[in-house]
Amino acid sequence: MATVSRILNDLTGYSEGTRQRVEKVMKDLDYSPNAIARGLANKQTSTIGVLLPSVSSRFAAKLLQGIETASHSLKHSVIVCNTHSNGERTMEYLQVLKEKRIEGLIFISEWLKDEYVEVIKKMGAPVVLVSTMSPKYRFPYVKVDDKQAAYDAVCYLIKKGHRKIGLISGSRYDQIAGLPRIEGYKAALTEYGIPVKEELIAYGDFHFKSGAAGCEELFERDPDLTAFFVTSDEMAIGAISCAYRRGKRIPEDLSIIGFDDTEDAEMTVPPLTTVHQPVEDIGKIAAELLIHKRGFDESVIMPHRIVERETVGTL
Amino acid sequence: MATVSRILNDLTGYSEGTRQRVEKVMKDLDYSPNAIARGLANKQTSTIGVLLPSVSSRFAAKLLQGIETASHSLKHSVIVCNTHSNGERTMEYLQVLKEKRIEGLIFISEWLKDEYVEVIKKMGAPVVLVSTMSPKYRFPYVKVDDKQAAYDAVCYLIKKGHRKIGLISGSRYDQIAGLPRIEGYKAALTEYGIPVKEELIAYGDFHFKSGAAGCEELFERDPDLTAFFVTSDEMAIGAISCAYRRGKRIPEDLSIIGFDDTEDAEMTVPPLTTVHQPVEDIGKIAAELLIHKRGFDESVIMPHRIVERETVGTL
DNA sequence: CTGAAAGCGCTTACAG
DNA sequence: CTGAAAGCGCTTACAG
Repeated sequence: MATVSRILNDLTGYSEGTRQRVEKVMKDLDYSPNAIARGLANKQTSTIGVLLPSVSSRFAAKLLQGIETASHSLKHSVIVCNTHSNGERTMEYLQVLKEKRIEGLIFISEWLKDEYVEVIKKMGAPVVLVSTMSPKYRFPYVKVDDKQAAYDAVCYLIKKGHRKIGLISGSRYDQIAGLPRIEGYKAALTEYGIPVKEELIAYGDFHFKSGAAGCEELFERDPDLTAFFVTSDEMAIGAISCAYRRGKRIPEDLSIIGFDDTEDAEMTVPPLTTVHQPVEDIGKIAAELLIHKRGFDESVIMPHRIVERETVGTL
Repeated sequence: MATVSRILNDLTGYSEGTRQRVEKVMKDLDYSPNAIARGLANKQTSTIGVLLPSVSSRFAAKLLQGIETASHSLKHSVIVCNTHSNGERTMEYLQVLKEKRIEGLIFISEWLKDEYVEVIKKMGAPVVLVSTMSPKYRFPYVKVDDKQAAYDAVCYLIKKGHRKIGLISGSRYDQIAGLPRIEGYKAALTEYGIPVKEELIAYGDFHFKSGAAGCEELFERDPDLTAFFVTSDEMAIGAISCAYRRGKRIPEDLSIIGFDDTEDAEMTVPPLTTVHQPVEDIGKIAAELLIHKRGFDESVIMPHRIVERETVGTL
């Protein structure tokens, strides 16, 4: 029994002869190790949990792809939990993951509530935050510098000669992907001596429809806008649709720069200029951090860059 | 011990008094049941596995969303496995899932190879095929009628007055989403007495670039084409981009009908007319079938329908 | 190098 | 209604 276990786990302490004999018998009996029993005995499950608000956006799907690929290389399985941004569901999932004794948790894009942290701490598993962070709890995170990225995007527009720049943003109450990008937008305008006008900011939810609505809204308020910074590609696509309906040509009449650089960005007409986030790598690195348990304060700020395609014109 | 177990599992056989006492102690000790131990004892893991070629397409992500949501309602967790359409990886995953004693397997969009089935049978867990099927192995499947759906799409085009209809298809060697849709296309043309020309068929891989390339290819071969049936939304978006580069207006100069009706379809300019598959429901139903283990031959053909938006014009 | 023993934390008959 | 016992299939000291 013990010897077989050693052989199975590639340890030392057995002769070549018995190894062969054991392996033959395993073949003959079509033996398959039971990971559950092993898990109970040595308290390892080789599985991690991923909590995300929605799996169906391209951004989330790409993140998951990176996480899953890296985890698999490191011999871990991943359980996905689609919280729908719902606190109760999140708590349920956390409970299940705790009972299933996962060895690590990746928490994506949401605000980390106190009640979550309570369970997480009891769970005892390490956590990595992705595309979010918590000022209160010092869990390691992997994300881009949202404020800087937004700042860069708007500077890019300004350098192309734009002065009347609208912002289509996520919620201003979103401390992570909302507020910081708004701040970056304002900082860039201020830097160039352009007055910040609150009425040139529209608030959406990062999805298509709200992008189109935001665009309508801003044009109602100021038909002379020449450029938009839109804080997600999906909303940017909404803005493109809106521009098209209004008969505005892109980039001749209106310039648009997005955020994320998911596959959507290459698929628009014309192709979308946008701020690139290395989404798949973010997922990979988060999984590696988690599984290697490098401990606290191992946060990593991922590099962003502007990918120039065809939606921004020079004024 | 046994009584506590009964209480935890909501069985009968204990007095109200002891129940309260036990629950109080559980609170005080901050007790958390160990699902691994339970799994070992009663041979249940309450988790299923999902094998899919890629998680990052909108189609796959939506499917996964449906699967995950239904599974969660039925108290099951889902482990995702991203095979990258790679046979070796698939075998690895199958092995891991077997060792982890999953209670069911959802196999998506790929051809079911003999070697997979060998492991699956040993695994002993039920299987449901999604967006695929196997003529050789009678596993239950959930999908639309691909041939009929393609037939309907092309008939729609014909009824709008089109006669010169190109096809941008998946691989002709793809027995599931490739060939049947090609057959549907041919059947519709034949039905209306339109000669089938092989040179009006381009072969892609369901993704954006191959859609654009297919469009270029077909226009080289016949500049007079007035309509395309494109067997995925993503390829249809590629065709839209190609048309735009060639200065063709949609739908005035060129009509396009896609396939899938993922969220992409609403986001194009102009919005894409396409064949709708109830993707999320397909995922939900597959999970429900699997978890309820309704046994063999419980396959379900999901309804498709044409969603009219703005990319098809009348001739 | 090899195997007997205890233990991982539960559940399921079984006896009381 | 309650609890002792065996067992789920492994791993980890420990003794030989």
